[in-house]
Amino acid sequence: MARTIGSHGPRTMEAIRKAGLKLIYEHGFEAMSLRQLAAEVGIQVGSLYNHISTKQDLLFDLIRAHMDELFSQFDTAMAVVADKGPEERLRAFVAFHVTYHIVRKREVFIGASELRSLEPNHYEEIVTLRRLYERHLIAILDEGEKAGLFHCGDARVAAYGILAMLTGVCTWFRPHGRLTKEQVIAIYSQQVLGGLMGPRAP
Amino acid sequence: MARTIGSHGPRTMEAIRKAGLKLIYEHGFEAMSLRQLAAEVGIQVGSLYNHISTKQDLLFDLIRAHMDELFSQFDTAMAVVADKGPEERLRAFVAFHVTYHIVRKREVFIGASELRSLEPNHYEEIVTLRRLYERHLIAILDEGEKAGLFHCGDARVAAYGILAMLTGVCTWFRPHGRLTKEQVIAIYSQQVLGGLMGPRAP
Amino acid sequence: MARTIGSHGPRTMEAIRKAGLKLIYEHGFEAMSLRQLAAEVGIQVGSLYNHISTKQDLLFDLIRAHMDELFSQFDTAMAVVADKGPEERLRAFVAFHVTYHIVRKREVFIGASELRSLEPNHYEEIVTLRRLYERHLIAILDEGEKAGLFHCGDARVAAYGILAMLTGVCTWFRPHGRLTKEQVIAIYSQQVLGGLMGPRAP
Amino acid sequence: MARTIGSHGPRTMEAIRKAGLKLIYEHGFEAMSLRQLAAEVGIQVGSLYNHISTKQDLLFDLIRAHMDELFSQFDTAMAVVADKGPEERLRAFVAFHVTYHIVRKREVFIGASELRSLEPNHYEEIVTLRRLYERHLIAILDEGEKAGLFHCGDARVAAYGILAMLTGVCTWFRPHGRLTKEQVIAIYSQQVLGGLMGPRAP
DNA sequence: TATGAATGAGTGTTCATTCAT
DNA sequence: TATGAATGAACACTCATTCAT
Repeated sequence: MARTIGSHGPRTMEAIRKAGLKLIYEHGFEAMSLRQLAAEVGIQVGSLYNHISTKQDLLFDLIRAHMDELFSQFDTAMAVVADKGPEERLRAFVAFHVTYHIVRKREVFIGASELRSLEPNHYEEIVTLRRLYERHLIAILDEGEKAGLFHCGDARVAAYGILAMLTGVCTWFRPHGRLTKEQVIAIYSQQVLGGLMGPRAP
Repeated sequence: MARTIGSHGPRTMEAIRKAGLKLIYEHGFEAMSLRQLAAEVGIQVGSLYNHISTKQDLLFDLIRAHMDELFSQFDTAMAVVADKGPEERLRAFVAFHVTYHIVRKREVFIGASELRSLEPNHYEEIVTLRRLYERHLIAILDEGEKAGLFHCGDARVAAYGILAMLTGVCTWFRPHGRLTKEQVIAIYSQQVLGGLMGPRAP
Repeated sequence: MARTIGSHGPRTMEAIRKAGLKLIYEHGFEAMSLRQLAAEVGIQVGSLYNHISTKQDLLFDLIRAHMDELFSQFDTAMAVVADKGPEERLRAFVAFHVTYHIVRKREVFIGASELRSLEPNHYEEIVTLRRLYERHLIAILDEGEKAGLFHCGDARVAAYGILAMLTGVCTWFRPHGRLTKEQVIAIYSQQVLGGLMGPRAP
Repeated sequence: MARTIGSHGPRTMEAIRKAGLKLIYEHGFEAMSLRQLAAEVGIQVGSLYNHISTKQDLLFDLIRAHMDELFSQFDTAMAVVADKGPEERLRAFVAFHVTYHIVRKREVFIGASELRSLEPNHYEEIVTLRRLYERHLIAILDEGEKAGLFHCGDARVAAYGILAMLTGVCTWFRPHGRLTKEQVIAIYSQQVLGGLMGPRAP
């Protein structure tokens, strides 16, 4: 009949996004049902459709918003080192990427693992944005290479490796765990920088 | 409809496993239906149950077989360098891991991305095996660290990073692409070894 | 979204009736949704209920209004020939019925095809009115028969046949098509009158 | 679980068609739910899909089968008078059409009233067949006109009128009612033939 | 009077699974 | 061992309707 008091408007949409994030992270997009989602939000299934157009669109909306946030925070973080050299900018990149992937671990995980559930148009849009992000790292590596500072072998492959290494933290890092975020950043900075700047293998 | 000639007995089971691998890799376990699978094999849905007990068991079977194969090939590859030092054994590990992840990219991808679709018992069993595999790398790192050869910061975190970096190849490597497998191994060996053996950051 | 200018008050009700007529004619009553209707009118679904009580009542309202209009125009048209003989009155009936079914083709079509979607009470009321209308034709036939002018075989069955023939125009007549309304009336007048007044079959 | 004993194979499909015919006739295609249909047949909803591909296809299948049957019986009935003149062939047409529309009243009613629920492709196919049927009558009228026997005004419009008149019987004829089928045929034959052959109106 | 968010029952359709043949 | 027909629960989504604002 009438609406449940206190559950209205933009607050409902926010609750749907939050619950969607949680359930997709826990069960995967395909395995999450809109019944689960509605129950988590505390409304009826049909009511979801006052806020989303399809299940697919909810997924795209969440991933797209995550990409926007990623770029927004990335720009802020990199602005500080914009006029520094490649080494310092790479350090900043590592610190930013690890931090973001620890703080937004669910968004990040979904943004990678549920890509295949996006329909072609949405898929293309997100993949394009991901490539754009990768290119920022590749650009730093290229610059370092040109300056004789880094030895990448191949900037793109090196970038893929670095991104995979750093992104991995979202699968195992636990806040209040054995290591602090700063320690992880230090370890991976050393590993990445050392790998690029160290002596060449024989 | 008559049965496809030659698709009976153990050959049918093999066809099911092959088709399952393909479809799960392409659509994900949740998104793959047994109707699709039966169609791919060329039999009726009901007939699948002469060969598998449940959809879940098929998934476990595929992942479990992949783990067995991983360990089997791993043992063979590492036996050659069993009496060598940490550096050489790490090189061997990198070469093996990259190679395996290029050759068995579908098994490897499923073995990681569909873990969450496993029932608790099956999940535990596979995760245990994965930890066992990780521990081989950690042991090499530890040994190198003790020998004053590597500077890991933290062997486990370093291992996670290395594994993520190397495992990543299964998502982007294309045979006959821009780089050969050997080039990729060279690049990542340099990156991994350099990251561990290079000069400490200030 | 702001309301469409000029679509408030009684004008809104009129817009709803007009849009309802159009959509029911095009898709059928069951297939038309109130969401479609609201969109066509340019308001939100909930707002419909300031003007109609239920979807069912809207249908009844439209059909009932159509019957009222039919009778009103019928009375006017037949008043002119009230004191003429059966032949002239039958000619007037044919002309009126065809004209009305061309001009009000949507109302007429709905009034016949959506009867079954009416609730029992509403259904009875409309069917009663339809019988009343039929009886006017039957009365003319009866009178002609008694006067030795018509040979119907059975007045009621003849009336059903004539009504079906004439009503049919609403499904195929196109204004500005190959034939004018007057030509159609001439053809069917000839066919109806000839069929009743012609020589008996052997 | 297991199948209900005695309800299998082609018998189920036949039961679905029969129940579908009944329910669509009674409630209309849009208003009939597959749950109703399954209940009428005595199986579960999902089981319907072992026999039909979609609800839409069931409708098309029923209408298409009806058209086939119509043409099949039409050919048989008209073969007898193939070498007769237009008058006798028109009499045969009236007798056949009325008979068929009394005996197959449900199929005929659905075949006309649910056309609009067909998707475009299916709709075109059926409408083409209906036009083909109409053309047989038009051909008879044309021939009679050329022979100076009939005075149609316009053969196509006359045909539409005749078809509407005759088709109407499926909405009101009751077996064992006031009139026999033969009486109805006699009345409408007189009305149709008289309308075409009678003296011209002034 | 219009809106937007809610309800709960309903839609057609798909699913993994079972089992007599 | 393969088939085809069955089950019953589940799916995403739509519906007419209500009502506080």
